[in-house]
Amino acid sequence: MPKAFDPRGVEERLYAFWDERGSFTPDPAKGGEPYCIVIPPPNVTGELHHGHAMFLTFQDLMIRWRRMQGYLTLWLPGTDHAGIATQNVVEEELAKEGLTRHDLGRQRFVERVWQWKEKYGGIIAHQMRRMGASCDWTRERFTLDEGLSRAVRAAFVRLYEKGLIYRGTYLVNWCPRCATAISDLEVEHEETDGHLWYVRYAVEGAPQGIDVATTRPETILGDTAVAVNPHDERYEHLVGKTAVLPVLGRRIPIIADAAVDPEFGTGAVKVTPAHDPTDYEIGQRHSLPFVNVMNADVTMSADAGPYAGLDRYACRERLVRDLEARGQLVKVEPHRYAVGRCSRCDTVVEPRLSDQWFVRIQPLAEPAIAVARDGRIRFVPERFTRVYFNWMENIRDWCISRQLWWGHRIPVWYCDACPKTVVAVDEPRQCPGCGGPLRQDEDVLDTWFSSGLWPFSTLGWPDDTADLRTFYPTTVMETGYDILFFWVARMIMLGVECMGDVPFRWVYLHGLMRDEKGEKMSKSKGNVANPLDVIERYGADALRFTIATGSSPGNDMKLSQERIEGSRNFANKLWNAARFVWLELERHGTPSAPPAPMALEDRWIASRTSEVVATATRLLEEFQFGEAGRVLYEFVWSEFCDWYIELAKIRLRRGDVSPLPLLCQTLDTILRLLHPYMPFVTEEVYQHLRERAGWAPEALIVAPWPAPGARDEPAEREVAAVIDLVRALRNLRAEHQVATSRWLEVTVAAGARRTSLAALSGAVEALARVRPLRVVERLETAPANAVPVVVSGMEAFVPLAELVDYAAERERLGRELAQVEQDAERLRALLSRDGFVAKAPPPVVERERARLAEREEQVVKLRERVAALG
RNA sequence: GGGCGCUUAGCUCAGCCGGUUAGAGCGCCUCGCUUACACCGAGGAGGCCAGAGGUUCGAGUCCUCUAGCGCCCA
Repeated sequence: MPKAFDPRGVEERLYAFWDERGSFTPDPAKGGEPYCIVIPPPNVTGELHHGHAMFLTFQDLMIRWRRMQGYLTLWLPGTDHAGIATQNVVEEELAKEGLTRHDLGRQRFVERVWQWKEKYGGIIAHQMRRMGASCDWTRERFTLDEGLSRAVRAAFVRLYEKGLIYRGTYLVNWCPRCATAISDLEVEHEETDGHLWYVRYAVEGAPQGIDVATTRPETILGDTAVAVNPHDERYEHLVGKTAVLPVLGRRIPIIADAAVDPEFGTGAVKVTPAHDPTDYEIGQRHSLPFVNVMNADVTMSADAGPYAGLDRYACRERLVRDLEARGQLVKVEPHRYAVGRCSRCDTVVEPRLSDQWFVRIQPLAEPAIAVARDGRIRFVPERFTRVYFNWMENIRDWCISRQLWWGHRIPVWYCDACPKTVVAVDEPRQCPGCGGPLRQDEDVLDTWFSSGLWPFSTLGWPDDTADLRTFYPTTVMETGYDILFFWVARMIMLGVECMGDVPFRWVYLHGLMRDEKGEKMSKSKGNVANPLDVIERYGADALRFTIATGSSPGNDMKLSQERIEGSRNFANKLWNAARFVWLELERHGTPSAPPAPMALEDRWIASRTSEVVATATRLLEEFQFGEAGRVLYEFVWSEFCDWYIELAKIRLRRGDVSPLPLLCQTLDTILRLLHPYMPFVTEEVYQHLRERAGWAPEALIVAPWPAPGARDEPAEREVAAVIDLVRALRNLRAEHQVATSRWLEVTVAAGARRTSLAALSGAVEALARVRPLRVVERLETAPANAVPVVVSGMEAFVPLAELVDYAAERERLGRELAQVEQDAERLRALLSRDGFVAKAPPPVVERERARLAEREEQVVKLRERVAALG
């Protein structure tokens, strides 16, 4: 084994090793309870970034851990066609060639997007492999695969036939740049500085007219009423009269509607049912005409009269000028208001009346709320349950049609010869009514419609497949909280509807990945890093460990280089601990079983290992990946490396091979525990040692997860005391600047610890550079000219006569004494406080009593020492 | 307007059901190239847990309010 772990080359070799031996594919013959995660399919828009690295880390962690636990484990990979987003990136690419999608036509454009998909789908799969993702590539899916497309059509037909999908002319969010409708969720609201224009409308029979305020004057052209609040006395006399639209001269009624806020502007508003959601509802309530004054490209339509053909903002300017010229512009005020922008391209969205397909959401939302309420689906962290309810309870119908070319074509055909509409899974040849030719709906479905079916469409639905029967409901949905509504909620609704059961039992939501400055990573900010760069420099294990231990559930994380370096160092530490064992095995051969009785330090590490196995397993079960990882880090570095290996060396150096069994056994357990976090370095180490150490499983990836053994509390206590003694002696040495090269003679009055200290006297000698160490039960008189050290029920005397400043020593012990006395005092107060002994749980009281006894003993000893000094 | 989160060491963050003297990494200070590791070892300094009330035998942890920052929904 080389002196340092170099992940380059190693990782790809190991990934191929696992892949080739079929470790990623569940084998039903082996049995085991199913455990399934379907991947949140990355968009094929481009390469993966660190946000993807985050979910790959957590999912692979769960999968590897459960696989080792013996579950029938499936992690199903795949990618998402990401309609608008992918269409946009390909259009941008075409633009570089001076082309638009219309130049190519639908068919050739779609072919072009498929090429893009092939390219990026491949890059993504490669990136996932480099991350170590142990997903089952034999089951890889893409949302536009034939099977998944059929699932989309089947779901559509099913919902349509149940009356849960309908088509109609409604006001939708329209992105003029993407030239498509988008759902409410795809609109981002942003506070913007704008203006409030006050415009005077003439009123027949009321010479003063009526003033209305608007943030979008161009929509005046589509007004079909003026409305006031029914309780607004200022305007009571005008209700029922007729106003005259400026410029166009259209006669429109003045109506009263409760939706009008009397506080806003003048209290009178213009009503444009075809261009504003609130006005739309007012329009319906009052049966107003809907006048659409804009085209799809947000130029003004023929209904805009003299403004026809102008862009919406050009029209706004021109109209305002014209109003001013006619004296109908009363005033303009600065005004902050929320403007909706397309989440994909940032263009200001226009509410637009158009023919679209919708999902009637209420009947789907109710059961989806129920499954979260009765605990059939549980969220981690739990607080997201409320967020989920809050959204689900206020949900509105979902616009699912998109005027795009890239996506699932809506499975609806219209007859040219008769009014017949055919909704079918398989393409009909001719009109079943009249036999005439059919024409398929031009639109495609919202990407999230197909994503919503992902947990079962990937398993074979609508067919009744073995996978579907085995793995549905899946076990955990692991994804970012930012797509709770977009995706998680829709999977739940569609899963419950189509499958009659929840799509997953747990929803684990991780936070968002931010850059070192804490900013959200986004392409437009240019702060998206490619995980491969980090992997090249530090290894995939370092990236994974950093992500896993640097975050906590549901909270955002910053990825810092220092932390990645730290993780890289940890991988190297593990490597070198293993290298030590490897060298010793080379020297001494494969160990047999540990000798009985076991050495104290062996009992200690075995017990510590048991505790760590139990704790780490429990934390993983609670989705506390970060905590579990930190526990393992601490154990490996501070207990196994710093102490156990150092203790083992002492016996090994005098030719005693008895530590080898525990060295191997503990390392084996560590490798298994750490494998879900750092699959590469652990497997590489495992393979190096497997033969020499006599380990049975041929690969760590399939080695069983460790079960905790028994605790040995006396061993833990005794060794902890010896460690404290060594630390105290080292500390003394450092304080007195005694060179490491100088050996100290030390006498310890160890009391009850005499036996265990004697058993480890060689260790104390080596680790604290003591020669010789005399261990006695107690001393009648303290040795002269020696510095006393009081620790863990023991008194050590270090002859440092020529170095010692007795006054300083007295002061040091005095400070220590004061500290311990204060502590004892605190404990006495605690124990005598009303209610503590009565109300605190007995083990807690017991612990505090023991602690006090220990402090009191120490006080006695320290007093003696202070007295002895002078 | 409604809801949520955050505020803990110089920096970045952990701290699960309330239970010692609040932890880690990085950084800082002192030593040390000892045959696993300088991607290292030994020792050390460093905190009014945002503020104010409350519940409790006991609060960084639970409740209320306040302030600052951030996010989601309308």
